[in-house]
Amino acid sequence: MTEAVRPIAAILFPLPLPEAFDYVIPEGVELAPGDHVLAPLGKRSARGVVWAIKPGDPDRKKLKPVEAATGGPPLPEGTRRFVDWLARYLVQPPGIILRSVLRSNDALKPSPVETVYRIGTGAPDRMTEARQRVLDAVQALGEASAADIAREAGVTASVVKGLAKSGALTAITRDVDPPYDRPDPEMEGVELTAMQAEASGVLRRLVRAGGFQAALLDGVTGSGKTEVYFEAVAEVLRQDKDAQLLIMLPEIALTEAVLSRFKKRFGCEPALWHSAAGPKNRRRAWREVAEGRARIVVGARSALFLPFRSLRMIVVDEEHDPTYKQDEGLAYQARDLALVRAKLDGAVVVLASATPSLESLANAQAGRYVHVRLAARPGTAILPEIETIDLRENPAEAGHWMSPPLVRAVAETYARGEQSLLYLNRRGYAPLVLCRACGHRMVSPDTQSYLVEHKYTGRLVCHVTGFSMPKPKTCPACGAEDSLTSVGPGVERVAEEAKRRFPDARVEIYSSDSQRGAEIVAAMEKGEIDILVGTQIAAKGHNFPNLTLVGVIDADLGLAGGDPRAGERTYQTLVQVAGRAGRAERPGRALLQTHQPEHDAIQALVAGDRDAFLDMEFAAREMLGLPPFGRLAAIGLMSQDPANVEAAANAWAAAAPVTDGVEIWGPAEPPRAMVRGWHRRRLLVRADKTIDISAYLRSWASRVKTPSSVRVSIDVEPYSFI
DNA sequence: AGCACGCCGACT
DNA sequence: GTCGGCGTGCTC
Repeated sequence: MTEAVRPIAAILFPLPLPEAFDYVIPEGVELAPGDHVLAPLGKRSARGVVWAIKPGDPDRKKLKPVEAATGGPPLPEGTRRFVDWLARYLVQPPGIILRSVLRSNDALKPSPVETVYRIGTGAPDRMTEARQRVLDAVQALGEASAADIAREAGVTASVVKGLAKSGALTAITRDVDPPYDRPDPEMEGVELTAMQAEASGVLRRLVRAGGFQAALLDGVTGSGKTEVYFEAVAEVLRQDKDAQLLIMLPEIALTEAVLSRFKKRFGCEPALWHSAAGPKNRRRAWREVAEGRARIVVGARSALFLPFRSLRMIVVDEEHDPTYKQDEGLAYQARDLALVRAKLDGAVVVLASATPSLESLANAQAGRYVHVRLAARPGTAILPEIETIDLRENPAEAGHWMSPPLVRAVAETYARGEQSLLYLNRRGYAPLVLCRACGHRMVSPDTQSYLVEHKYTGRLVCHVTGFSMPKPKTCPACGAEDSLTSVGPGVERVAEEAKRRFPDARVEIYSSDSQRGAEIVAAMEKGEIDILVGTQIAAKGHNFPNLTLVGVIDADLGLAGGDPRAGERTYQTLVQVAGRAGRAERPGRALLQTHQPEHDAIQALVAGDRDAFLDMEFAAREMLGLPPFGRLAAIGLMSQDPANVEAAANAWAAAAPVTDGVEIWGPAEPPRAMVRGWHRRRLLVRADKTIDISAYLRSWASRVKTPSSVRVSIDVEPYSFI
């Protein structure tokens, strides 16, 4: 009699291994994909997830057997496909993605139980004062643990136990992780205006159509976006009694305010998922989601990795928010991944924002998303009051960058005790250094791009390749001494001017070179800075309530190249200032210094004409082949040893596959080239839309051998790329 | 990620 | 002589 060949399980471990490993399934063990197991790995035993079941193979006798099934809710198929898809897209080992999914360590163990007491049917054999206080306490508390009751009554727990024994109290054992209440779609909502009703009607029709659908809910602050998507949520709940929904919010927006609105509309609390939630809450949420009992999750970007069983809708609120982009560790853009997840699970996606990202607007315009617009409430401004300062009529003095009208505006703002932001998308001190004697321009040896002077470090730096050199005493072309002059402003130089003009004001620089970004943001929020001179990073989703003036030093920059996202950021900065102006008593004001106030993009900004402005932005990006018309990826390298990063960066550059439609930029010194002893280099990849940039990166990575002293990080679709 | 192996430096 | 530093490689 031949011995039956046991089937094989491919096990994926939450470790940086290249693939799932095969094990034989021992006699008497039944396994299915998604099950959690313990399996031997080298000398130890590791937790893993069954990824596939394969027929037994008599030739593979040496396979180790699976140790045990560990139980717990299995990982649903959609979640597993999401892991596989992401691993390919993000160019990571699948186990690294799995690790993000298995975030709640003890979610797989059965829920711990606790014993609680409530008033029982029996009567105590004897009544004492202590016993009476306990009964009163239980009366007040409802169900509570012995410890809580004892504390409330001012007695010890033994009194409680004694009452339970006599039947005056009943002990109940319950899970510490109870299921969430079922949301009720029929609770009374807020009365919708005609426009809101129409918008929610569009979304409800999408829900009824079923399957993957995407919509951009584009409505200004105060237009009632939340109420509108709540109705779509309600429709999903009505349609499918098992449906699960995810409402994503930027971490900082996960507040009591949102929850109370939710509670009002659906009569219960949602499952909450965010970084501040303790291990107990995480365990509860993870398990309830995996079991399919949690119907609605309200969470931050990492909620995307929860093991939903039947996900039917994802709402990405404030979809433009830059914090959806995670760049530490596993780098991903949660808004984009929401689309992927929804597609894999056949769910509806609703992206909501008052200031949608260019990417989403492009998708809406291309017809990939249904564009649902909610017009402004009368009197609501998207943009602050914007005026231009014509630099031809009001030039700044020689060697200065603030025109007289801007200086006056800053002075007035400062005098009122309010904050100003001088916005200039140029790091360093001066973007160009040239020789007064012969006109020679200092350029980078590789790219011939201008070297940027950094006065703080005393060096000339190429922002493209990372090349840097000390500023020379003599002109390398004609040999003239002390003839090299700094031309044009960077943030360092504008800050220098601001300090000179306002010696008593507190002036700070905020650019990606800033080592203490968080401190600067905190100081700005607390009003400890009067004038902030910043690059685009200053516009990155911060809320500065006392900021009432934005001076754009060079509004023409965004028009004439440089950072291709400059225009978008100028726009977002302005919108942000205005976002507060509507609410606070202090109206926001923006002044654009420009040489061409008649330019269409400037005119569009001044007129608050978003669509006209965006059309121009799209045209510029299309020309450069940048997102959303092309793809980008960044390869980051870092090491404690500067020579090692340098060598590794060169090895990567040399190994880059040459392909039509793909360009490699760098290696360059990224902003903050040295962080806490780690030296960093960066390579950028720009590819045409038709190129599978992940596949390109995979083949590239397979050609390079990076020493273990150098860490490599790959960021597909990085947010910042200058 | 662990865990072992291996090859050089200062200690009982 | 060996204890231990961490660089390199492997785990079905």
